[in-house]
Amino acid sequence: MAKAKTAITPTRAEDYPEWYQQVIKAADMAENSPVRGCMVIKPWGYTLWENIQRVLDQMFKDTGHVNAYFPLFIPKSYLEKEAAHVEGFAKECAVVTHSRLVDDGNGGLKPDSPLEEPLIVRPTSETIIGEMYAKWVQSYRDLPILINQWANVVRWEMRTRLFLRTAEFLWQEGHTVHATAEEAMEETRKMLAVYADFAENYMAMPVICGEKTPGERFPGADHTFSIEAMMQDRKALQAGTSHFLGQNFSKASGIKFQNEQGEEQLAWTTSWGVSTRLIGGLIMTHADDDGLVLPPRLAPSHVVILPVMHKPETADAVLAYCESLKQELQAQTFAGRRVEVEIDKRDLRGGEKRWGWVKKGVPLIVEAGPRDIENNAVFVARRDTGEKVGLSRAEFVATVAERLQGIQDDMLARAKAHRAENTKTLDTLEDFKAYFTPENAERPEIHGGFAIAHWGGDAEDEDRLAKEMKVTIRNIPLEGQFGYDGEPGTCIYTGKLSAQRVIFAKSY
RNA sequence: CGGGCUGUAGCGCAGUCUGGUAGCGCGCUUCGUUCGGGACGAAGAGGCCGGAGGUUCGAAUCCUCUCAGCCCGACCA
Repeated sequence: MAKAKTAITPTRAEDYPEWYQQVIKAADMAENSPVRGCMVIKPWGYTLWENIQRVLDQMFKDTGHVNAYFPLFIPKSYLEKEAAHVEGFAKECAVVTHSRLVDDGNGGLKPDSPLEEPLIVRPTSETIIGEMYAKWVQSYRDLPILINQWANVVRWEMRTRLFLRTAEFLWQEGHTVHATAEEAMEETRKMLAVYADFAENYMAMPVICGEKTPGERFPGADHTFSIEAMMQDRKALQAGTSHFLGQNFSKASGIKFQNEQGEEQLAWTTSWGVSTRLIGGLIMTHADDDGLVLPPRLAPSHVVILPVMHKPETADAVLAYCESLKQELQAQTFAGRRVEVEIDKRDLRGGEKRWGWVKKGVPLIVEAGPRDIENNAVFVARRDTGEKVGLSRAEFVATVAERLQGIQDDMLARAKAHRAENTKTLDTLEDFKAYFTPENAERPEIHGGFAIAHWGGDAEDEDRLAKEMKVTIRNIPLEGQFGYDGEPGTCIYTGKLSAQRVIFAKSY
């Protein structure tokens, strides 16, 4: 068979959505399950999620949070308590109505024993957690409550895509209670900053911190903030959200406390979350036409060693060389953890094996064979750039951590450059339309990007814009963020007065 | 829930219009030759043609009904 030009078919330029699916398949990260809209996360994908969890969990703990666990099921009446919340989630809830199955007389089973009150499989846990918090909070001395939970949630989405939108997904949801609005807002922003820190410094995915417009708010929130990233097809991905819930859920669940003056007050709550969608973002930020490219700080393995042992007489010596190299490498630390090394001893042809690891995105691929033993050397290839270099073994071991950090830094730099290249400041509707209109309407090519422009419209204007051009406001950047411009101007769409520029893009 | 399409080997597909013994590529197994960037040859294994009814001497193929999936809309972390 002739060697394919790229490991992944089609390429990003040819068919981006199909490329995305193929990268996941080639890296063996996940696959669709027999259950509609639900994925099976395979070990390579799940280890990545574990690494994401481990780092974020530490960040949450470092900011004073603790973990707990609340039920999968929510009584229907709880969900009904907050009007906006119901409105937002009712259409995508899985409902449990029966508690038992009985023989249907045709060799099958049918539901029996209806529940007195249906249970909802949690789409998010504000209501059930709020109910518990109402019991736990009586005095200002009980505050703040700073709890996170790692869980699965279910949202019955119409259309699903691996990692980006699945009916069941894994996430963390932080739920906090505070005595004052100021403190709750500080928490909301603090956790947004934690997400941004994680996205940039671990995922090597630059993000814009900003506030969502009223139309895009979390159902039941007073303010919703997000981190928004640009994928390689220049579409935006909302990668995490942090909500200031005001007193809405406190009212609904009765979270009240007595302050120092003995007055009864409603508490202020927040919630914030990121999900397995981050993995989708990571893929679409870094993967190339040869498959996944993992940022070293989150990679399940940092280095894979491929022993070159075609001749039986040298096989033992090669394996011993690889084993001792692995030991030396694993004695090194990178980003607070051991350098993870795998030796691939499978009886496969060299090229086949190598491409397998290229597609899995391992940062460094090392070949070691008889010639290397003679020279006490290694042959090292970088996944992100494809750059190959022969090194002495000692030099490689001594520099492995800095090489990994170099890859991490370069990946972030490239992602930032990509975002900068595909972001435009626009001032006329004409330019705006041209920017977001593909040349080929039938099969849109990769086009557009982020537009930084003035906005003074309302929710209805946003809806119209979305329908006309499939473009939405991603967020209103916070001060100091990429794209922030606090100068007032004229709305590009309505001509009304605008307080500042916002980020527009097509999105996932 | 509307509109379009597809269900045939583990995966990707042909065969369906015009009914007549179930095919191809990849993958898998075994053997041989190869081997520092996706090898080649030979021999094999593997199917309730999504399901149920019908028409027919005979159905993957025609008809009816069903189930599942994909794409496009409405909805979304």
